[in-house]
Amino acid sequence: MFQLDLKSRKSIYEQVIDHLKEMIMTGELSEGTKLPSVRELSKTITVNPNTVQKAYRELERQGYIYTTNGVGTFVADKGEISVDPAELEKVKLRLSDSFKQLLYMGLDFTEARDIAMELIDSKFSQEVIRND
Amino acid sequence: MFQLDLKSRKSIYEQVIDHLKEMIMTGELSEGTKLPSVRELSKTITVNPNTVQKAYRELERQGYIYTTNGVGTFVADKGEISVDPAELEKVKLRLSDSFKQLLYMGLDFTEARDIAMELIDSKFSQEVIRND
DNA sequence: ACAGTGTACTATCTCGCATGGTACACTTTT
DNA sequence: AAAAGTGTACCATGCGAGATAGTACACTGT
Repeated sequence: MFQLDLKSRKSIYEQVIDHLKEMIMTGELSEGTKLPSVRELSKTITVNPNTVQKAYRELERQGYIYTTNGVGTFVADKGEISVDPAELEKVKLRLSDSFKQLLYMGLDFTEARDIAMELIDSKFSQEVIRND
Repeated sequence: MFQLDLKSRKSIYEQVIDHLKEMIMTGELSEGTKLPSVRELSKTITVNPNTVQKAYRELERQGYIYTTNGVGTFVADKGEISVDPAELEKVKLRLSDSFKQLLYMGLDFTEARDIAMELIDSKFSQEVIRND
């Protein structure tokens, strides 16, 4: 399904969240699709079921997936996704912080800005294959 | 000197590094300035001396400061700062990742791009008061 | 000599994360 | 009715990074 990076600073359950979120938003997992069960996914990526469950719980909280007891977990309607304002602020802070680090590394403003712009534009239509 | 955020995910020594790096690059701490001693800084921000030392060691490794045994630690010449290519890649990855998270939050590409651009440009001449 | 400095090392504590294991309620399939 | 598969909820344990506490040593300036 996807690959984990055990050497990453990100915890496993966060990586699972990010991967699934990406697959959902790019349409690789479309609305209504049944996700692998907690136990199944835990086997295929060889982590503990609890870790997968933690990821699923958070994804459900954010509206990316929904759960029917005894049946399974499914990809939600994208309209259900709640843009948590607090979460948005955090991401903005992280982005701002990364850019500052570019500056404080010795790059001057235009260099840093060009690098950032290129990174951003390279994401265009590469990732955003949204089927609204 | 500066304020720590104990609730941050960033470890303390990383926060110290970031703060000092910022103060150096903005010129708030100018070349040759003597930094507080390990013990002194550890007192003013109420952390362990070891933690401060860890930060200083890393800053020295990256060329932001230099040390004279028995004397103290000083802000280095900005020309000494080495742009570690591996480090640069990491920062680029983080920046790219943050932007992706904006996209996967439900924002469409132009929205996300505008937000990012604004964040970046707001850093202009606000942070970059470099005296080269 | 003395105070201040960087440096090194070890031991201990804490916390988040991941794991291992068990249990229960529910739904679908047989 | 039974079995298999599902989500969910615990709890105990282990692990590792980070932070702390404490000690010690070598160096420099006064």
